[in-house]
Amino acid sequence: MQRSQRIINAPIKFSPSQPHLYSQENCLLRFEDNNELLIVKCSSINSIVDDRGILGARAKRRYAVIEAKDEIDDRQSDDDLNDSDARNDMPKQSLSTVRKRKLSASVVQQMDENLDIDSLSIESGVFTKKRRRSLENLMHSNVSPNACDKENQTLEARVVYQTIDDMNRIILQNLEKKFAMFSKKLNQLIPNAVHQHLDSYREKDESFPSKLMYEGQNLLEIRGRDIYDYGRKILKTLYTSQELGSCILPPARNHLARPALDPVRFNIFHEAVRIKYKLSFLHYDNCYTKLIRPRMCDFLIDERKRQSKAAKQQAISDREQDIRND
DNA sequence: TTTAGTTGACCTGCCCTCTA
DNA sequence: TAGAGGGCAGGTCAACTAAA
Repeated sequence: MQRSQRIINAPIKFSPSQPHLYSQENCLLRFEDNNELLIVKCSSINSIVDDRGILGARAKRRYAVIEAKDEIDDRQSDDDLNDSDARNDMPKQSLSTVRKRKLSASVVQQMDENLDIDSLSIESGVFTKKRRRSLENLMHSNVSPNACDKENQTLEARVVYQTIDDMNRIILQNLEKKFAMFSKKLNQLIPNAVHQHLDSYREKDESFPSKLMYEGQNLLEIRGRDIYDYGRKILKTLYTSQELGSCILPPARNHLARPALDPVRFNIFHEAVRIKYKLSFLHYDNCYTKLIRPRMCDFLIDERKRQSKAAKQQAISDREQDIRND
């Protein structure tokens, strides 16, 4: 079959100097597949038939009903927003020109559940002021002299106001959540960064011995990349791997199944760390509790995991050896 | 030089117990 | 009874190493 040559339309390239090439209209869409509500530029819609728009292509194609459409001049500066209402521009197409569809309270509820915060945030900066003013225009325009229509418009505008407020609330909640997480992270980082130098746990003019002997070894000569690494190495020096794999940090507690590490040797651990990093006797307890203990606790737990893993692997290899011998 | 596997340290969330 | 503190399991990440 011979086909006629395909007509290829050159793509229209966007240029900031030619903003008129693209529509500045915004649409409130409700997706048919999941009732999701979304505000997009009309230029983002592939095609519009009556009050329905098609977005995406092929497998990702989605159909949406255009709930509302209005014109926002994004080039307008924020200063203009403060101008009197007398200078308000009229939207090209009012709400009444699109299919009348009352947004019920349940729709607003759905907004809470389905709203895509990222897509909203794209325009969040101008969203409230501009749209609110645009909607004010709708309410005060003479597009529909009919009282009933006017009432419907007012109702729709109220619902949209409510929707916008809900959107803002959701965005704020999301930001607050993010900020709380950030604060938590910061609180974790600050002690690490500040106390890495350990200066706050030191006192001037406090002298420290140059040796701390344990079974003929000067513990102060052991090197670690930081206080935690040094602490782990000291524990490995003072205790056997079996002790490290079966005990918890002192003090022992009745409700805990595992016994605590030998407290006498643990005092040597304290002294080694304190002297090595020249920590004040007065502040050491605080330093140990806040910084060192959590790391050493994790170290013991991980040591337990490692030993358990090694035991399992040993058992497997033993079994394989037995099978080979048989 | 790149890649895959290993290892140790750390993070997170859950559960349990204690205490004010 | 709520909050704090601790143990623990599961997961992630980065550093290291050996093989291709």
